[in-house]
Amino acid sequence: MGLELSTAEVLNLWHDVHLTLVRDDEPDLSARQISILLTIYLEAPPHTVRDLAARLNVAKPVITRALDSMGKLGLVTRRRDEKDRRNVLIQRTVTGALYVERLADTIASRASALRDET
Amino acid sequence: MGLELSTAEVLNLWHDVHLTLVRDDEPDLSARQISILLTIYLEAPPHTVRDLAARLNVAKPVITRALDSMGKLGLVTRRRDEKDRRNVLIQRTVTGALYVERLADTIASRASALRDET
DNA sequence: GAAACTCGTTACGGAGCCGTTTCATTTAAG
DNA sequence: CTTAAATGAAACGGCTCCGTAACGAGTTTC
Repeated sequence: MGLELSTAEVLNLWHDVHLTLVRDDEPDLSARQISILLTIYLEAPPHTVRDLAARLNVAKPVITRALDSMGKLGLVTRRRDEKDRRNVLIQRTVTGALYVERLADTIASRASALRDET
Repeated sequence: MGLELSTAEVLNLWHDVHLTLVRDDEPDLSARQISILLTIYLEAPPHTVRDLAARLNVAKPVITRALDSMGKLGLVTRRRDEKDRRNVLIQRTVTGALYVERLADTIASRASALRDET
């Protein structure tokens, strides 16, 4: 179905979306942060620091710090796991959901705009 | 055409590609660097620092430093414009072309893999 | 209950990017 | 010619992120 993209199409898409993200005044998330954020919002809970670190193939402090900075932006929240109080459960927020939705809109919009070019 | 992507599709695509980029050991380029690199490789020359800065809506030193770091990675080169020696022309390299091609492959591969999920 | 283990965080030194200002070089205008 | 403008680079201070090595709190094992 509709996901057969040519080389030129995917590169233009990647270019246009990044251009849009750079131009606006939102804080640019790093590739790591994007990966973490979308993992949290796209995959089924629960999400723990350990799981995310293993999934992204990075050290645990990377996750901790990414949660710190994204938490400061209101994109995610942390909560202790009452079942096993060593664990921290990462949770979604309204702000984060809006951010993800806006990102999806940007990508989809740039994708459909590609039709008018080329 | 063929670029009508649903919200879920674009988010999964974005997620999967970033996950792939984070997992490998390549140095992650920032959003600004990606924008600059793809502008150079997708749009017709000549490219100058001034033009790129205006196009991305950032200050000129941002471009200079991005060219420094990407030049260190062998992704781009600089050359003086002999017609107007104030200008610097940014040029493509073989390494850079391979990098862009590999990025396109990653994106296209993740896009087609989406068909087997959902 | 003591020791070993697990989980997430903090601490530390190092590296990279950012925004602004300043500068050297080159070209254009008077 | 002299002056003004334009271009890209360098300098400076600040902020963020990184990787490794500790650390405290909680849990399991014996």
